Amino acid sequence: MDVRKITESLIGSGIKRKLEEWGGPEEVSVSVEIPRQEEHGDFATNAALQLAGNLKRKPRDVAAELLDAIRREDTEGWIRDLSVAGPGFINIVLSDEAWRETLATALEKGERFGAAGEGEGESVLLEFVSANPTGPLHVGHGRGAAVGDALARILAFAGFRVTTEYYVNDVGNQIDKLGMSLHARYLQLCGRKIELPEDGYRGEYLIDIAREFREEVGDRYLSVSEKEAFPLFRKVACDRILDGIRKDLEAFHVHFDRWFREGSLHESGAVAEVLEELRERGQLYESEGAVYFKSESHGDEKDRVLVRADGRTTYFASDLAYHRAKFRQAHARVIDIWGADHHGYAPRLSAALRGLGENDDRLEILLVQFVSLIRDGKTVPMSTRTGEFTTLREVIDEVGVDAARFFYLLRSFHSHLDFDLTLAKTRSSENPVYYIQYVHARICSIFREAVERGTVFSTSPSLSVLSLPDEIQLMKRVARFPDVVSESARAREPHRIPFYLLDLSRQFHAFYHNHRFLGESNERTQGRLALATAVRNVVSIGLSLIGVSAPERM
RNA sequence: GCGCCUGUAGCUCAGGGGAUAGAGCGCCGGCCUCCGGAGCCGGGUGCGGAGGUUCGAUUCCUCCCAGGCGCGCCA
Repeated sequence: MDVRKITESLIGSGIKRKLEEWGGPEEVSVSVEIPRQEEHGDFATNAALQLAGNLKRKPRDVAAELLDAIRREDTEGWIRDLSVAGPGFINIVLSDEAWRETLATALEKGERFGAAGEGEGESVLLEFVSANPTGPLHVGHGRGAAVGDALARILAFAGFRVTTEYYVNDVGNQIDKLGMSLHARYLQLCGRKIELPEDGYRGEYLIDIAREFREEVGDRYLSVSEKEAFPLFRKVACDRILDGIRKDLEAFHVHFDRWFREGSLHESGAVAEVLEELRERGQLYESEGAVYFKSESHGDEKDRVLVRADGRTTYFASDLAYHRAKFRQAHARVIDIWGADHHGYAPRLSAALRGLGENDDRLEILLVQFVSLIRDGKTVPMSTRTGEFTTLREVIDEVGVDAARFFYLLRSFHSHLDFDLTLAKTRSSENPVYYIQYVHARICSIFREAVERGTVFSTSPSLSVLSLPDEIQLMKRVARFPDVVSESARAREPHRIPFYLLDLSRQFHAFYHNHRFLGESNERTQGRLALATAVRNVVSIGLSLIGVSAPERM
């Protein structure tokens, strides 16, 4: 039982019937939406407004006839009331029985309620975070992690086959610099008076790694030539930082199916291969010793270097090989989540894929905007110059995983985020994450109390006792959940889930205050407990979709 | 200069071609013999500006203004 589908189908067949009679257009685009104003019904359609122009008739007249047609389609009696309103909307009020049926469906489906088949088993490769292993994850990466992980969960729940991947940039200039920086730190600890390389990594974490490494190997590499020491230090730095990143993500309850190393593309010859293919396709040319890709002819601003004058390939070349590899796997969609600072990179990647003869429509790039930390009403300073970022770990330690993940998702990722640390760590009513979790804990508490009172739970409670407006109202919120999941998945917008949960929670808390679950007649208690079960399920599912726990006690 | 994102209530933000634009925070008042007060109820001045498309624009288009982020043979 899906109220939306039923409503859409009734309207659809009503329109079809009338169109046969009127001889109107074959295709019309009509919307069925939930009106903002409750008095405008459970659903409303603009069908008559859309058709009126074509038919050269008054919208309200069309609506009146359409209304009759829809009513005739409703042989099951799902519709309680139909009316023409405003300029020609048709407002639809469903019967209480329709909502009770939805509740029954929610109970029946349990943990799978809302798992619509939206994705139809389509395979999606979702890459996110992919921060360079040159330092610990900071608050910005945290947002990418929260968004990416939630999206993975939502897409999977909506029926997509999702694989998550972290792309590790373990080669290139930045990693070289990292290796040199660690080497310098090591020598400093050995008592050498040497400076960090220019543009080296100055963070404390490298000193820690150097110290740890020196404890293991002593001064063994003190007199080894830089050239010899370099590959080792590069690897040590990269491995240990990556290990820290893994642990941070684990602590943040973010899981990756695969960790894909950029280095493997060089080792396997994939980079050379993709260059060769572009050459064969006539997409390359040389200039001033460097090899360029003709990306401008595919819509990029200008042509881009793939092989430098010194013979080394660029990051772009690796990334091309990487995306070519992703495209060759049988994924219908390839989704990349990037920090907004990389947005200028998107056109050239798409251009390159087109240059390789791929359909770049399969590639979706989601750009997550920046994060500012706010503490006590003031922006927490972050310095790019000194590399002094607040780390993700610090945020987790300060506010906890649940609050951190929730706050990251409480804004559309298209917008800049002001992350209010003070509010996030408030363990009280002002904090929205507890407001939602409290619903879950409260319902669990009701059941504990019910057991305490010796309540015998009915396996198939009669729902017909639920007829109060507040009861129907709460059912309506529950019924909306599958729609929210579908929309969230389709739009790739995880934030819709927490917003929905807040709305549901408000309804529940208000209901709780106005009515009692226990102590009513046995029949009513059983019905109310069924309703509570459905709410608890939806809260539990919704929270799990954004990676937040649903505690039984708080 | 060019490109991407964003301008909605005091603050932080949802929403979105339609009928009276919402929430949280903050502020001011109420509510605990009763399933958990981490709760409930009440109180509101707002779509940056100018044009355009439309029966209808806060939503779409153009321009302008403001903020953020980019524009490397870095990644």
